[in-house]
Amino acid sequence: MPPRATKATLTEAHDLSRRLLQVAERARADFADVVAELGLTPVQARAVLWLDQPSAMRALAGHLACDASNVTGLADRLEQLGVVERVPGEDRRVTLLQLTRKGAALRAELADRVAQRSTVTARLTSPERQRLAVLLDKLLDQPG
Amino acid sequence: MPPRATKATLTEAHDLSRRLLQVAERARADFADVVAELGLTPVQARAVLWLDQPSAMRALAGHLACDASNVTGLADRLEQLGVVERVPGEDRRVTLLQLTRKGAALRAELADRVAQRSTVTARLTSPERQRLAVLLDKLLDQPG
DNA sequence: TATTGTTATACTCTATAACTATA
DNA sequence: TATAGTTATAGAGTATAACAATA
Repeated sequence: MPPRATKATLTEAHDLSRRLLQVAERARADFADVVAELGLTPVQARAVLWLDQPSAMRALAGHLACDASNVTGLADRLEQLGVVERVPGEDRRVTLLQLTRKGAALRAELADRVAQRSTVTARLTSPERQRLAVLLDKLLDQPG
Repeated sequence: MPPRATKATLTEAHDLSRRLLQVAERARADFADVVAELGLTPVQARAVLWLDQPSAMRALAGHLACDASNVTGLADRLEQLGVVERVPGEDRRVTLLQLTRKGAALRAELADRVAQRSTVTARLTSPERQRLAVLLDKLLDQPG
């Protein structure tokens, strides 16, 4: 089906938002593809990338912007994969997640691939990336 | 918790992708907020905006990038709300969704609010939007 | 009392498969 | 036989609430 003329005349702002979401969707899909090659889901990959240092499970939940209850299963799975281990914190209520040696190697490989194969790296020159960064920062500034 | 220095040193590309996803998330949230004021979910709003002209349910599914089975419930709900009606197509297998008068008014109001209150409109000047559009188009070009 | 991690549960979103009525 | 819409169902993903251990 060809695009409908009348629907192509949505406002410039609406159209720009749409393209922004499309780009984000592509970036998300690219990320998912890259991390899937290493046997991880996107959330698992985000956790591994975050675990540069040992982190309380609750802090990881904050980083992932999800409820803490979800981290239990995530940690279970990453432990099964041999990528993280649970270690007790000083506060004995707290459990820290810590990368195993295997996990640290995986994290390095992950960071490398994500950086090299992300959409923005592959399709924009360095000055273009800088221009994009300026615009994105403006969009991310606190409202008001 | 302050940001960890070691985690701030992720590569430029990774960081830029992260900001891109953040901006998209804000755009998505803004869209959800605006359409919620009119009593619609994001998917319902996308459907209403698409229904400039009557559309087969299957075509709507294509536009929404979801399975056709999901459109049944969506159409049910929009019919309950009195914004669309099912009308038979020439091909009697096909059901067209058509905005009611109320639906058309809602669509106009929706398009207006989305255009005026989207993140990119509110936070970027016109030349900035143009620059952003150029960069986004580059990111959206066919690979290869 | 308040907090961490856990568990059980429920809700939303989406996809698959089987069904009907048309073609 | 192929397609449009419907229905039932199942799988992610995520949230809430109650609980035990600890502060």
